[in-house]
Amino acid sequence: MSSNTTMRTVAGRAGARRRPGVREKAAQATRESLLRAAIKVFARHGLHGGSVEKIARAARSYDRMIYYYFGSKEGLFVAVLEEIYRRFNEAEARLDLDPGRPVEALRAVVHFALDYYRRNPEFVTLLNSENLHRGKHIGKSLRAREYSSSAIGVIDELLRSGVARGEFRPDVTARDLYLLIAAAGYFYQSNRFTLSAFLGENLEAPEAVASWERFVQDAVLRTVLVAPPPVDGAAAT
Amino acid sequence: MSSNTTMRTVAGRAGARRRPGVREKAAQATRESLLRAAIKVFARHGLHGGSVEKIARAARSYDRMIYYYFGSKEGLFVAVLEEIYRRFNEAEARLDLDPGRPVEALRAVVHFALDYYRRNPEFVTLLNSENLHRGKHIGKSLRAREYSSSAIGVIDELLRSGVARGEFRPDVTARDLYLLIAAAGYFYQSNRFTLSAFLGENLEAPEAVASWERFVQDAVLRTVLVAPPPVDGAAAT
Amino acid sequence: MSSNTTMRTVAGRAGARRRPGVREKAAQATRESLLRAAIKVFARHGLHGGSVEKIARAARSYDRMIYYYFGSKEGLFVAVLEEIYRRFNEAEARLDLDPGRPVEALRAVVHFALDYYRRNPEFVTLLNSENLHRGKHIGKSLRAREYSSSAIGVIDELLRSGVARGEFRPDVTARDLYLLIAAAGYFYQSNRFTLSAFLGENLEAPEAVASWERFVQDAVLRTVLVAPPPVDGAAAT
Amino acid sequence: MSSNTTMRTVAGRAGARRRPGVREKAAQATRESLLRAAIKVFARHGLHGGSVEKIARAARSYDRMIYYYFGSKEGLFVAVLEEIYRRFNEAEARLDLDPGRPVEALRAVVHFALDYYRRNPEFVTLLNSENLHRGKHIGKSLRAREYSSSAIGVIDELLRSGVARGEFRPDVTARDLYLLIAAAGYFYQSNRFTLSAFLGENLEAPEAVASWERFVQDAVLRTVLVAPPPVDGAAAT
DNA sequence: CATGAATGAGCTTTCATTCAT
DNA sequence: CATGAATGAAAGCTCATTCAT
Repeated sequence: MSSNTTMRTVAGRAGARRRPGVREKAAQATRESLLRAAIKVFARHGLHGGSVEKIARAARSYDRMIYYYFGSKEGLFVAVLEEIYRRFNEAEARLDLDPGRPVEALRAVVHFALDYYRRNPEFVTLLNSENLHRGKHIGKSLRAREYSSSAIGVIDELLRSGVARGEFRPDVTARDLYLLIAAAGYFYQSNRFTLSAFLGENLEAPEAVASWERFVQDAVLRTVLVAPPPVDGAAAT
Repeated sequence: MSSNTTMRTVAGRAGARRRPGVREKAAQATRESLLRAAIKVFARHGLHGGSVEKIARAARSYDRMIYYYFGSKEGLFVAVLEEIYRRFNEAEARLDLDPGRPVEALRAVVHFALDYYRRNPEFVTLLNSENLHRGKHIGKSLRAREYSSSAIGVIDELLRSGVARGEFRPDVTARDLYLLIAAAGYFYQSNRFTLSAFLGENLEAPEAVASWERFVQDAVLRTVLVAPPPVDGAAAT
Repeated sequence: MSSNTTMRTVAGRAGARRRPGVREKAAQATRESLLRAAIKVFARHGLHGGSVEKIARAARSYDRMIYYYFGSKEGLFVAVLEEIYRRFNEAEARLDLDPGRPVEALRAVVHFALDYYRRNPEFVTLLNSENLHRGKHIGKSLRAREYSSSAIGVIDELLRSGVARGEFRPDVTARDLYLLIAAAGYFYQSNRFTLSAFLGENLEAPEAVASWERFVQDAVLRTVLVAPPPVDGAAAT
Repeated sequence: MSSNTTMRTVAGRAGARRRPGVREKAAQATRESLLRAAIKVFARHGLHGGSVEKIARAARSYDRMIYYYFGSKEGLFVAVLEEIYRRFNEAEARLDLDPGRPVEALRAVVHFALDYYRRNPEFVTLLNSENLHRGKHIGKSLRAREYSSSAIGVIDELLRSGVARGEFRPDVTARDLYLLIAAAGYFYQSNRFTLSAFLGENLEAPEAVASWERFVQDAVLRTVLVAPPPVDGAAAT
């Protein structure tokens, strides 16, 4: 991103109170369709593999517009990361948990995580791309760091509630539990192709997905419960 | 990989009784240094980002030699995957566990996995590249699929031993436990850059690494133990 | 020609009422000079031997522009074929024959054919290249096939006229006669180098050219005339 | 062809009286299979398009052998030209004509020419390649020029015979007639792909081939006969 | 705002050829 | 005699980016 490149946000002056005109709406649309196309293309082909031309064509626009709105290919990638983090945060924020029933709430968190990764595979591949680049784009984005997951806070609340009720162990941190859940969901999704070859079974089959979710829920609960359920029938409940 | 490209293996006539001559040794060396360089370059820049010229230069050889020995860039990538799987398998095979002490053995398995991913970051990024490409290169490699992890077998043995002793639950499969361990280690390593930005802490710090390993070991054990240790001091044992 | 390559025709929106601006004229010029250069280079070196860089340099442009305007080297070659067919058709269309004097008209057709091949050697070598490739580019071009020679129609008209006058035999088809004339002109031009070595004489010498034309005219006429001229002096008339 | 390259003929010392040993026979075989492969590959892909590797592979030999036996790619191409001229000459020499029946003999010559080109398409494409290169390889070959067609001499004999019998016109030269016949056969074969697209009919169909041969025979005869047959039924006889 | 044209560096791959046993 | 290894130039093509309306 050369520093002498002009980069527009759609609204011109940010925070202006004027209502958007027709042209601005069209511009908004162009910008958004480029962003949406970029998410798809970068997700499928990576940062290097996704060319600006591919993206522009997928958005039915022109290469030039990418430079107009995002300054550079890298700028576009940063915007893509911000957008997927924003979406993830938004989805997390919609999670409505009952701290009064911490066990059920934890199961719901696990379900949410696994489900989100599975339904949003681009989230996973885009983060992989960013990690391949050692987080250098995220580092540049002020906005992205704002999106620090609310989930850890939520889990923390659940853990405290469970501890208060004498059901959960006090020696488990929300951070660790969050990482374990994220790992279980992310890895399963991200590595499904090599794992499928490796294990000789299709991890995308619905039963495989459901079975994995149950296992992760149980593992998470056993990790935090003071008194895990006895063996008989316990695993599936 | 076009089918009309000649691709050499180094040895010429296989199984010939002649001792390798000077040139054959040099050829071995060329091939191996290309492969080693490819592992590094592909791991750092991905399949698209890693150019054949970069690889050739890193190996102090020539682009042409990549085509001579591996047929194409893709052929080289397949060879790279085969090699890292081979290495992983070899390392796994060196794991010497005592099935008579299943708890300690499981801790060792967790330690091995986390440690291997941490010390071999190229393994992780290369698999990510392959998954970005939906496993299409692994699919082409007969050899790679032979390397189905022996670890699952090992874990299965440990689980049976633990169950026989009445210590482990019978309702946990080796496959699920293997995936959980792999996920915990892989995700932590693979996503350390975005996670560090996200969590605001450096996951590569030795204490962080050690703490994560302990947590994973405990989570794994609590998942399988019939009677998990009581809360006091349990986490650290 | 990969289908996901964007290929521009120069005019942008076709049929727009705007007058072409400066840049559009320059673009026209770029495209045309590339095409002209390609005709020369492909004609001299063949499809394989004529490199895109040679062409770009000859046109004082850049390789990239060939892909911009023609999509690929093959696309450029198709455009070249279309262009030379177009030119040939145009020249044929300028032939102004008097069906009332079929003998003279046939002589004129022979003259035209032999003359055209001789003055446009690139037409001949380019068609040879295309035939080496088994007509696969012509097959792709809708436009090229439209240029089905008007000459056959013209010859047909002459033949009918001659037959009506009782001068020409009715058992000669325009197609066969056309092929004979084309063959005589094409072969003489196309194979002049090997023939010269073979015959030990220079076929490009003006007298050789003139003598050949006279012979072909006579042969053609004797093929169609009911009553060929008697021997004395016949050859030269 | 660099002048400091050693180039072997198979027999070692030329004209040696020794009988060929086992090794020499093997060498002979290698050389011949390279030559045969080169004829095929050059014929199909042209001089530029036919790579030494393709040829070596087609001959189940190695690139290096081409340099060993022929000095260079160009040297191989010269050898190819010599070989196809030799074959053509040999075939011509087998033509056994009866000068006492000049009309039938001329028909036989036409049949031979058209048939040879049709059955030996590589002869045609190779000569086209050589003409694309302006005859520069033929010029280098002493041997090739020895093969000056015997056909012209044969035709000359037939013409004289016909003239002596009062059947043929005395004002037609063997050279011109030879060129006309060659042109008719060569052009039909060489340009069959573009002509097929152009005429919208398949020139390789047996009836098309037969019909063309009859037409050429008739045209040739009418060109030389003092009194061509009358129209009725004449064309097909 | 949008768009066609231009640019030069870099990509993967193939080429003819030579070296060393 | 035959063959595996090496080499550097050049091929076709794609890239991110900038220019000029």
